Amino acid sequence: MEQRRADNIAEALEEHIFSGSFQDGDRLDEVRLAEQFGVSRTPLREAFQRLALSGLVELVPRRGAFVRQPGPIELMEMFEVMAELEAVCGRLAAMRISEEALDDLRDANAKCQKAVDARDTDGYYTENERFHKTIYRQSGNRFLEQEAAKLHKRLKPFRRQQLKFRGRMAQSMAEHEAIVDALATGKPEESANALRNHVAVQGEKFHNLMASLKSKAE
Amino acid sequence: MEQRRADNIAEALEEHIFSGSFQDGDRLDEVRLAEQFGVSRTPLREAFQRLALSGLVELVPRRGAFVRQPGPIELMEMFEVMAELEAVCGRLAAMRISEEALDDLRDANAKCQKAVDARDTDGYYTENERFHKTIYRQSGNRFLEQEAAKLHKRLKPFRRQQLKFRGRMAQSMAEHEAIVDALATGKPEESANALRNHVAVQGEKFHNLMASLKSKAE
DNA sequence: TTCGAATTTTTTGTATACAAGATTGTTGAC
DNA sequence: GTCAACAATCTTGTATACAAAAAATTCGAA
Repeated sequence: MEQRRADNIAEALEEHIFSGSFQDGDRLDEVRLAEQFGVSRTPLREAFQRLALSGLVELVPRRGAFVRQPGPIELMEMFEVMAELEAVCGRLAAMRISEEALDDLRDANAKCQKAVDARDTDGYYTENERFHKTIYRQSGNRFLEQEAAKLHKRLKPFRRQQLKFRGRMAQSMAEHEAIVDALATGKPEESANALRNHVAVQGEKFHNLMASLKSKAE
Repeated sequence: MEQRRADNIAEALEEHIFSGSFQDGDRLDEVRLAEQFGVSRTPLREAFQRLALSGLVELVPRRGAFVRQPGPIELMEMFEVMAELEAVCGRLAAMRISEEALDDLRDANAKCQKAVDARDTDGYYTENERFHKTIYRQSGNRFLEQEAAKLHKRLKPFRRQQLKFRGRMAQSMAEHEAIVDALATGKPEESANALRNHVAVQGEKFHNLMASLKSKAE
């Protein structure tokens, strides 16, 4: 990990936090990280400021930067907001979506199905992402699209975990079909509800996962 | 404007951008600003990183920092998202709100009314903010609360402008009453719709304002 | 004059230096 | 042995220095 530019450092640190290399509460040592990245403290500190605003890191004055991993409650809250944002995207998209975008959604779904058959979790995830981002875009509201994509990215590592739940991929597929139907027939409320439930169930699955981990720990 | 700490610099710059001291596209001169703030370039550049992430400033590599004022379209989009976020807060709050918080809302409304009678725009705005933030809080979702507050703050300068529309304060008051009623009787969808329309109308008023400014310019 | 290449001047990005606050370790009193 | 006060060490926050890129300017040719 040598000689990276300041622009990339924030991203690299973000990766590390997402991947779980850093635990919640860990202090990010400026000099140690500067050595690892092969840069001085200056660009590192600039990266910290960015991470602080997106909530991945807490900057305590005169104390340093500490990583902030969201706890179970915060994660549930984030999934709830994600569900609502997707619902809004769906409601708006139902009125504004193009035929071309509908074809994109069907294509993504077909490739998702293939991935399910091949037990290809990574492939499924890639196409699933394309599916959702297409809907964000078709809301016709660029600001909404960006906010949705931002939260989607933030939740990525946690959604990925719960995709491994037994039968979840197949169920998710069926929900995708229903979503496309609602969008294709231009039904705003139906689209919104289908998307809200689709995402909310991820939050619930995650809740179950948490509960099972907790009971194992006891 | 001398001897400020790095923590405050971002906030100070934000104020300047919000207040319109900086035009869209203006370059933020590091040395000039450093002089004005009485600090070196280092803390200033750290502030830029923060502003960049919240979208107030665009950081072009090797070129500098440029202020990004949202245009009419982006503003409409932001108002649309704000309306939806408030609607969600209302829907959740209708199920979770406490008696104490309902009293807070009624109190804020009463003070709002006084401000309307006294033609006190600033006073109205202060209580109006308390009203809305109480609802965010009562959604019971801290993450949602923070996101709503963030966007609320961002839209503050633009909402303020359109509050001066003839009769808008009185109309807004009536809407507030309806919102409290819906929340007090625990009706989620009614609360959501009342809040969505309340905020959406602000977006429309803003649209009118833009249109009138444009026609004057031509 | 006008255009363009070369040179000078700015300006950014990063490293280093240094002062002030925070942390840790040590010593001594009880 | 415990605790507190002091000292030494480490860390952060900021200023300054310097290299490299971008912008401005100069100068010469058509």
